[in-house]
Amino acid sequence: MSATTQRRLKRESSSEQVAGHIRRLIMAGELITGDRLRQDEIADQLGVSRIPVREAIITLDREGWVNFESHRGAFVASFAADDIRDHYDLRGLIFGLVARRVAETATADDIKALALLLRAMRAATELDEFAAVNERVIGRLLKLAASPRLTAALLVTPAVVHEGFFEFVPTGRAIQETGIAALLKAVRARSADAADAALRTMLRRQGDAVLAAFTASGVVAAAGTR
Amino acid sequence: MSATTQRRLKRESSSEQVAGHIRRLIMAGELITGDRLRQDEIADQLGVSRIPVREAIITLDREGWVNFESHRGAFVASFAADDIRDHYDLRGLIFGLVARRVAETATADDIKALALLLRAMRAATELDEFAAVNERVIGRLLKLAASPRLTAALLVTPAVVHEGFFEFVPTGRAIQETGIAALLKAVRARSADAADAALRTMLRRQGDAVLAAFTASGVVAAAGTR
DNA sequence: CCACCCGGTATTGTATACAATGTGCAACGG
DNA sequence: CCGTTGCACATTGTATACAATACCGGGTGG
Repeated sequence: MSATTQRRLKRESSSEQVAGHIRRLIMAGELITGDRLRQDEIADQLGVSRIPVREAIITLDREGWVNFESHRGAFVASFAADDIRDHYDLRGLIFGLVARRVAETATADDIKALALLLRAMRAATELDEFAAVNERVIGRLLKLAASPRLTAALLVTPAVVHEGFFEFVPTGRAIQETGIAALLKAVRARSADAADAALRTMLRRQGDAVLAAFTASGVVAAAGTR
Repeated sequence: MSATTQRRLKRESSSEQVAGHIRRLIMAGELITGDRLRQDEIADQLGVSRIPVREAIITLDREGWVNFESHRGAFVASFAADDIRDHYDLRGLIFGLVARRVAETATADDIKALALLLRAMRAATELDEFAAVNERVIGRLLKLAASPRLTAALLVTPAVVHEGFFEFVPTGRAIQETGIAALLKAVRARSADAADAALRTMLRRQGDAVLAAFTASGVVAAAGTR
């Protein structure tokens, strides 16, 4: 945990700041699908050179936020309803796998720790506090059940909304709490299937909620049928 | 298809060449888990500056090949048996989802095209030819059923073995052929569950085969129980 | 009138140079 | 003798400068 704290305290590099900046622009709807990211422009606006901008763009490309084509530039990716659904379906699959393993391998102490964290989630008064506890829950699950590689896969496909998720998605907190509660119940019953289903539905519901929030804010054009 | 061809012909940038070089080093066992990648050293060896090396490292970090820590350097990630299993489990989940959708939405023409491709796979005499057809199959499936975002997720978590997969994994071709055949059968029967299962098992078997190949070549230390 | 070619210009890709950070060792004090 | 502090070095992070490539307009020939 101290390592986590240190990492958090370490001020992020220019590249990471730039990446965060662009993510926020996309989330806010100031950059929309197909828009081009000019390296010079971004560098000037943020007062850095093009190197960190390029590195941020590479990161965002790998994360799926933009498409980076050689010698042509970076264009913000599609954020249609289908994309968001796919994104959360995918996260649901991965977290479902993690949940399955947790149900199979968690010790009594692990379960006790999860229960404590769930209580902390429910007790949180501020959304920031809630988000922090939530991260600890996620971290715990990954530590219990995921290899570094699987963890990396989840980090590579991060929540569409990073910071301020629970501010942005009003029903997000409730969905998360009931999802984790269902997971805990399933783990206690040692039911891998139920644990899998619990997190899959949780992510599915989060996806719907995010989609609703984006639609409301105008980032996503309208409901699109698959 | 012409777009794909063009992309393929476009000679890759220095960054991409460096990334490929490092991937090969890791696959070949010349770089093992925990080894540090010094930017200067790699740049000198390949006769490029550190900029493309850095960009390659960022890519590899996002892909899970290395862990890149700020101001500390990049270290090659863990490639224990568990990691490889996780990697293929994950790909199995994603491809299973794709298969499910293909079974639900494919037209008669799509099915016919898949059948033709399967015949071409079986008819291929050279492994290179087989690999090319295989890529067309994958591309077709993704085009039928996956949003750009899901496709990106699959490209971000590429097969552990890129080029020369079928040379490296002796049983790979047979696994792939029977897997695609099973998929085709499931799609014809319009069974999403069977399609899902077909690709999940295919990837599971590929994972086992890759693990065996790596173990044989000494890249993976030994069988590790979870 | 349309298709093609060909420079000029804008933008990206990479090399070089410098700044900032982390690491290891040695000297010092307890 | 052990822990700590501070400096020198190695390495990474970023800025600047230059090279390579793609886009866009006019011009030319058919």
